[in-house]
Amino acid sequence: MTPIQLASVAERFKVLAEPARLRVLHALRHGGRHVTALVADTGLQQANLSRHLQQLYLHGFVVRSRQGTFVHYAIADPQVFALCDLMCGQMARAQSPRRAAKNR
Amino acid sequence: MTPIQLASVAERFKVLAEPARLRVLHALRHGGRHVTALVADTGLQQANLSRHLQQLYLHGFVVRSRQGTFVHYAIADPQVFALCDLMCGQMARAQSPRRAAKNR
DNA sequence: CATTTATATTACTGAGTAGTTATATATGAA
DNA sequence: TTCATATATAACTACTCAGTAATATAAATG
Repeated sequence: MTPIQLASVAERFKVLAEPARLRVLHALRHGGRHVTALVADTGLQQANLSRHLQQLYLHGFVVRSRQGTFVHYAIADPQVFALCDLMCGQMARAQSPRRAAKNR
Repeated sequence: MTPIQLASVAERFKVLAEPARLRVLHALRHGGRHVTALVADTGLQQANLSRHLQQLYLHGFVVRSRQGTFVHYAIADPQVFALCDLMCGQMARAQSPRRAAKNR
């Protein structure tokens, strides 16, 4: 594992390390949507959502295409949900010592 | 997906979103180690490493046990490597538009 | 006890970034 | 062209956090 590889992996994890972006991915889970629809789905402000979409796009998590004045975003690689689901599974199993922490 | 669940997942991704912590996990991949050994393995400064270990511990990614003056850390759930490997696989597949970006 | 070694913690600094507001750009329609 | 709508971008603020240096704590040993 070279430092560059580590940095790349970390950078991609960082994209997922944000509730707003997870919300966007979740909203796209069952099909692509216009930005306008995503504003409604996610409750994010338009400018804020736009910036999150840019990040997801630049890192290859979503694809996009213009349709008239609308821009359509969709999941690039559904495997991203495998990541999320794995993380959720781990969370369920983990006995986070922050709760059970008497024995430090 | 409640906002709280989203925040929890994002928080856990954030722990992995740091090259130094990925380096620590990688160093522990094939067996637990003392902090002193980890300093050597990772090249991190002791204080810095200690803080990263705290975070990994508090989020349940590693377990620890004292052995005399030494403290032994080990991977709590090897599934964390499944996450990393999945992410690496995605990276390999992803045609990040930052490189191929002529057609924006 | 004092000393040494191992690890943790505190306080600080600088870099990065999420959210917001205002503005810009792009497309289509009149 | 002008207007309206959809999306993107810029500038700003506030907050978080990684790295560091100094110090504190813990355990073993003399």
